[in-house]
Amino acid sequence: MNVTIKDVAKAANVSVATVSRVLNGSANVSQESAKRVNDAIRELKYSPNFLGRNLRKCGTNRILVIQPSSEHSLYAKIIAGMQEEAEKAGFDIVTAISNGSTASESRQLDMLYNRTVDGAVLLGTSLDKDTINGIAENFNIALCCEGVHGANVLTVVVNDEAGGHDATKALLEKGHRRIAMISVQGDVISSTEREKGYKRALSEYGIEPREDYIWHGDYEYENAALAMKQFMSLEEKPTAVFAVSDNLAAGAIKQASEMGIKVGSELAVIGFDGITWCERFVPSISSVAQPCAEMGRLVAQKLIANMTEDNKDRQQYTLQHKVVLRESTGD
Amino acid sequence: MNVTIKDVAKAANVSVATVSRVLNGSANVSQESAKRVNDAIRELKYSPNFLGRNLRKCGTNRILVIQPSSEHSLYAKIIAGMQEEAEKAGFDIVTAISNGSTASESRQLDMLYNRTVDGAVLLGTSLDKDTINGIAENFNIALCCEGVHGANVLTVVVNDEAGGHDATKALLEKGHRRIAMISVQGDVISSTEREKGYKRALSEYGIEPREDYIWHGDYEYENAALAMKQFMSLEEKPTAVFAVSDNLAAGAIKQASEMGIKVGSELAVIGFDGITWCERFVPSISSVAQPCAEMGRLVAQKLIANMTEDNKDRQQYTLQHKVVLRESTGD
DNA sequence: GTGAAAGCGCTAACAC
DNA sequence: GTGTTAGCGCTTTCAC
Repeated sequence: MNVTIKDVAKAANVSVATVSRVLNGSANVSQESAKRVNDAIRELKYSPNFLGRNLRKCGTNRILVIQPSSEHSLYAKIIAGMQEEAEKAGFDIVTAISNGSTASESRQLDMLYNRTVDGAVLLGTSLDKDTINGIAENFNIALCCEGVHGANVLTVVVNDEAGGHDATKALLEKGHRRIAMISVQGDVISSTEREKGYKRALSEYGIEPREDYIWHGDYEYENAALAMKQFMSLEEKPTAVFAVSDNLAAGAIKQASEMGIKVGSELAVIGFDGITWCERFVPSISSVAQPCAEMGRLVAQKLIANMTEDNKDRQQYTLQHKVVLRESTGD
Repeated sequence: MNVTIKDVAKAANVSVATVSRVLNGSANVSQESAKRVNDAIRELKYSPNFLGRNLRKCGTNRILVIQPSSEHSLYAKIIAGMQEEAEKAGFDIVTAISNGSTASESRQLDMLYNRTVDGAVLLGTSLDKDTINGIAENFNIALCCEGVHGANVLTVVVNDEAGGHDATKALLEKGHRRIAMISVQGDVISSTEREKGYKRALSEYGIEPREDYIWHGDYEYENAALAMKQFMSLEEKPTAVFAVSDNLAAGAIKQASEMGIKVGSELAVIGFDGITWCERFVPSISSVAQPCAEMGRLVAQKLIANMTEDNKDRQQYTLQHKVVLRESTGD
């Protein structure tokens, strides 16, 4: 199976240039030659070697997506959107998992430096702004899902502040006044923004945010149990919880059920992201859904455009979230 | 950022051959030259262009994994295992999503034909045995998770028959005698094997399998609800359900809860796969866990070995599953 | 220990 | 419309 363009040329009795022209759909080939070439290709089971093509073209038509985890359906949905858009432009998407480690993420980015891919999309990156800006000087990259302060690159996110606000407001409108929040530690923009929105919604209802109603942990599912234990040990227990992710919301519900608290009637819980398991969970989980497919399509489209543009689009695009109420916030 | 090996050679005042030797860790380079080269590399921020290297080496050190869906944590865990093993051998893993479509899967396999990757692992393929055997004549591929009858390629699976048997036996040992099964339609080996195991376990307890206790649908989560409705409309309702996947088990539990049936006490449910959400679900879901990481490591290791071997290993490896009982089967 | 040079498979500029 | 040829960046003989 080492048939090359030369073999095809010989079999079709034309030059390699003509074969290449047929391969690339050039108009300047006679019907006859084209037919002979195509016959030879079929007969020899020829498939062009992209190693040669890519080297010559200095490009791969391939985009790398680095995701912290592959178990998160949020990312899966975004990647599906990217794939849809990339396909139209003749690009392939390849994915790599960073496990949230900066070292691993840097290593994956080697694919950019060594020309294995033409560009990269970072989902929830752990790189800092200087690193990102440095890369962006020479390569086409984009951030999706999670922005980075001071990073001057193409970014596609939702308005996290507004999402946090709307989630909290939904709980307020259901009559809740003691609303806790499960947030995450550190300088994670999405999370701090959602927290800002939470506080803004509370203040709109004249409620002073209480520090003991805000838990700062990590993104791990297990963390939500700790948060719930703390909340439920308080004198004035919250009647509703806004979790910064659906995974954490699920963890909170799980812990509540173990404490014998009925979620939906005795306690309202709302998450963020809109992952598949929201609908599957018992009870189904209310959530602020991100427009994943749309985010994926947009970031792919803009990134691919940047590859042929001289002045790069380094805008931040903010797409519209949607509050979806399900059983976990009651009727 | 278009610095090539030539630039480095010039800067270090050596030939490109010497730079290449340093790059590839050849012994035949003097300490002095090596130092000068490494300095130049650092100074010029040189990164070798893999397009050139791969073309020359006729290889990419890259393995493609095609998965039907990226939302399935079973696959995610397997891929993580592959990544671990591949890294040791200096290989990268790239993934592509087929959405379960044969056409899409075929298109993804172009990466094999056009030399973008050196080999491929198919997770739950939808290709038939002839196609697979045809590909295997010229390329290094492996099946994982799901075998194909008559496919003579490297395969890593669990013993599905034994798994189905053990799941059913666990229910029998808990005293259940009316055990239903949610299976899938068509010629899916894993599913038909699990069904065989289910029937064997029943017969060991002198129980005749009932056709109205076996549902054949598709893999979609929603399908489990239909199955449950059917089961619960029967005169003699089952007291336990074995679902062929954890997703279906979750769907069954969800439907049960909507029917007001308490899973764990009134109805036992066990799934298959051992996905992350088993533990998170309310109630947590009993399951036949597949040794995902181990499966991934093994398939990667054997596939990489095949790339350098002349006589390919086309064995089927069967790894050990593990029954994990949780809340959904009661105490 | 080092360099010159061939060539991996392909595309595209150029000549006809 | 078609063929000839240079060259993409790299590795690896081969000669010294």
